[in-house]
Amino acid sequence: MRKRETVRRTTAKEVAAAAGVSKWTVIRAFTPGSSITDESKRRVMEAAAALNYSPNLLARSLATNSTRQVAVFVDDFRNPQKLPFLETLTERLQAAGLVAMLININNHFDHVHALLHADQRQVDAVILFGTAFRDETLTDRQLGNGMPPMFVLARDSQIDGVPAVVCDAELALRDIVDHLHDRGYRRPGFMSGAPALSTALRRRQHFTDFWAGKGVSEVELLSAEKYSAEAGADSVRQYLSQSTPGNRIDVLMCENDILALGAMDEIRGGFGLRVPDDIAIVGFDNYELSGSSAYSLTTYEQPRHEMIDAIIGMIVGSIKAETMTLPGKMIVRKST
Amino acid sequence: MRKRETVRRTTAKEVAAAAGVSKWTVIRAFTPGSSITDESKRRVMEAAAALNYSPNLLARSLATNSTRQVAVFVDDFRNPQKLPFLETLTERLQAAGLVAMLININNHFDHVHALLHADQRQVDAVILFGTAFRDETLTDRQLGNGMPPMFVLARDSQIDGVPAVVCDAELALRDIVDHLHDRGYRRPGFMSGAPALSTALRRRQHFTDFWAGKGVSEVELLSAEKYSAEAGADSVRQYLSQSTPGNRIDVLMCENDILALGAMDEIRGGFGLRVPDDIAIVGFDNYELSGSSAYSLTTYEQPRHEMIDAIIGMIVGSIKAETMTLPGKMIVRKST
DNA sequence: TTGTATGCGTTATCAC
DNA sequence: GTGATAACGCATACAA
Repeated sequence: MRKRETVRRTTAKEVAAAAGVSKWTVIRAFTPGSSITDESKRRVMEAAAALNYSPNLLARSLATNSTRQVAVFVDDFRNPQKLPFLETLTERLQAAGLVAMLININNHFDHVHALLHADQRQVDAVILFGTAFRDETLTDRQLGNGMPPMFVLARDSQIDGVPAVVCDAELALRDIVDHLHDRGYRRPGFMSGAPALSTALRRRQHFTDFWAGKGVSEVELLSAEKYSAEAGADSVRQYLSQSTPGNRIDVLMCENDILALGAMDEIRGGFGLRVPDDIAIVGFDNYELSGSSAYSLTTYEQPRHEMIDAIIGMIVGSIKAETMTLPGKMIVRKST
Repeated sequence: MRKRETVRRTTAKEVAAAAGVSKWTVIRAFTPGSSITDESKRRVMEAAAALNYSPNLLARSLATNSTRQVAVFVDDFRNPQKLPFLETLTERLQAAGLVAMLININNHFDHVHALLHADQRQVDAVILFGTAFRDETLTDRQLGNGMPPMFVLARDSQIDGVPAVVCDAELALRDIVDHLHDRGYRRPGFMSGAPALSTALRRRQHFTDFWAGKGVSEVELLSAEKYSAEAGADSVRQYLSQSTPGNRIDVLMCENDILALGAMDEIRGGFGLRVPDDIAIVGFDNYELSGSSAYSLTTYEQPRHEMIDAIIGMIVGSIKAETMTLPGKMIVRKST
């Protein structure tokens, strides 16, 4: 690793010498609300500008015991939904004077290593963005003492005392089922992705429950194993090829948009069926492509901004740090 | 902002007391390659484990003047291509013992602010990932002295002395045009997105040049203004509705996959034309969806891993820091 | 091999 | 309002 710089950054001490004051006065000039005369401040700022000085945040962090850095753990970069979340997250963090350390959780750098590393870096908080983490591998001491506070974004928390901010799945599925029922659909199907995810299981459960509440007890279950357009297409192909036109589902809800897009392609291209006339489709997450005229997919949008504002509020302490469930909104398009 | 911790982290000093050595011996135990007896090291490590000690990277950074943090500037989160790049980038950085600070460049936090901030944070390097930055706004002193070394990823560098790592556009377009010519296409069209991007202009220029080299001097130019499926669809719709079937293009190259997917949808769904029989399509970047059976889009893949390895090599100093142009590879599918 | 002194650049706290 | 002292936790250089 190369040395960071050939030329040293100017320090408060040097500015002090140039301005003819002590270095503490320089610090005061750069500390909002501290007691200093306008004249002193002016002279300091002049010297600082001339010497191109700016405070060293590293040294500040060491002294204040606050880095204003937040570690963001991500383990699935295949979900396009991550991108708009990262955009909003970084934007709002920066607006709050914080900065995101993006940590890739993978086989070589798992949650435990990442958490230990984040702790060594003295981050102010850790956001588990869509990643699962059970604390079995960490001792109580490791989790409790000195560890940065953790928050879970867009997924359930599996650890006591670790708050999560999630989209209200019950409300979402109720809205969706209501909408489908209003449209006259009565033979629903549900395509799930990874079966191990609790958020996934919850969506499916609510879907079947709400249909049951409307007197529809049979929900066809399709399974796509993983979240990709290909998997969605495969899953629906398998279903359609072993079902007869007479008793097919009339609407298919997919666990997320990428499955829905793949399924829609296959239904139209592979089987020559019409959407929504033969089979209606609903997704979840509202990807950018879902709104294009070719798909026009009815879907559900998570309250991204609200979720992120909430989690940042917990981090900075402006709102209470406890699990929150926020309502999203339906996006009705032509696929239903 | 809440105080970071209620319980202080244990320090080298405390471990030293517990192990019955001086704190410098503790440091040595945690410094690979330093001279220390096995016995001392064992005792230190034992005490460290008991007290749950790990070195404070913040203090280390202040002392060594190296944070092992790299700022990654991103300004366009709408391009799905960013996600796999971020995945590989974070993975490889972490493998090199570095960590990524993700900086969102937007109206409120522009390049100048971000660079100043990164400098204050003492990052070891700055990666401009797909963002444009001209140095007109910074004085020479600001850019030269003490600033962290900058590198441009997946875009041209517009600053002298700032190396860029890019996909070889000339080679790519040559391969593409060769392929299309081999397939028998002779009436090519090119759809561009944002006209201001130099990478964009370059692709178009090479495309027309290579066709000219094959005796095809006319290339139909479509313009999509921005990079979205919708824009791609709009652009091709406008073209098709004001052209007659007789003298239409027989192949359309789009500047990236998202344009191509939108265009393909419109060509098939909106006009009932067949791909590739009526019009063939080529994209660029190989998005995940492009490989699905519904699209099967011929495209070109940037050498992501090689590009990222190169830029990290420059950062850690294992390879010379100078602009590199790396060859990608064609992905031929059914759309041509 | 080990201990000591000093420095990294800032903030917190006190005396003036 | 300003200057001085101590502290943050670790690394470097030197002496033992």
